[in-house]
Amino acid sequence: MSHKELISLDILAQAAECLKTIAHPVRLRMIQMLLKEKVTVGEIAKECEVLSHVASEHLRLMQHCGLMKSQKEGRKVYYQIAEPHLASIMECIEKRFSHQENTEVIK
Amino acid sequence: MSHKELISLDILAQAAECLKTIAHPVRLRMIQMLLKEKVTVGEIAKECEVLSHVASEHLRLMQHCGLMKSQKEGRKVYYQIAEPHLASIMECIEKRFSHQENTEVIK
DNA sequence: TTGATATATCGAAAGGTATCGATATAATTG
DNA sequence: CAATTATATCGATACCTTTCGATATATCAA
Repeated sequence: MSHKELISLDILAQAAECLKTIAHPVRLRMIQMLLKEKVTVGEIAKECEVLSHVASEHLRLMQHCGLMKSQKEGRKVYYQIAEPHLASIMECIEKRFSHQENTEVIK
Repeated sequence: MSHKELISLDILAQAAECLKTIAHPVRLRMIQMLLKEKVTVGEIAKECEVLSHVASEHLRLMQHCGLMKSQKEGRKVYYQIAEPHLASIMECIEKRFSHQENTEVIK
């Protein structure tokens, strides 16, 4: 088999890091929200049904690997998407999964 | 913020499972190979620079969550992609990462 | 049948991730 | 200033994943 077009394992390791980071139900929902608008930690927490300190930790993780950026306004912190490619990945996920709400789990 | 278009957390949990499964450098390379052609465990192992019993385990994981299927021929086992959406996800990853071979890690 | 090859499974060790309560900091309000 | 609100950090626990060596099974070849 030809070697040519395969991405190097180093680069794939970076990609895997990012994928691992988004591979969490709450973080996926955060991404979905943030693709639409800039939102505060509190709003995100409420929408994702977690405590705000838990939301804060998820957001920190995603910021750490370059997916998000934040911006402080008073005592609120707004997060927004920093990695534009997240939009197309999210589209893939929506295409694959959103048509089958309430279907049995794949496992 | 409007609730309407957000995917349910249940569905996102399924999506997260699949993403977690592909979020590994070796498994990403396997997917890249298998998107081009049907290949044996041995060939995959060699190309991914792992022992074949390790390759076998990665492939089992991916098969388990519906991403792959396998087909025995003599003592060889051919694997192939079972989830067509993998192609478009891989395209997203390639778009994001393959232009920057040999750049510093994002971490 | 014996030995070699291809793949798969198991169990242990090491490391990573998720979650939670407690606590901390910083901004705002009264 | 004291109390409240918004966010972040820390440390512990539980759980999950990765990796590896050992072993198993199945097929083929001599």
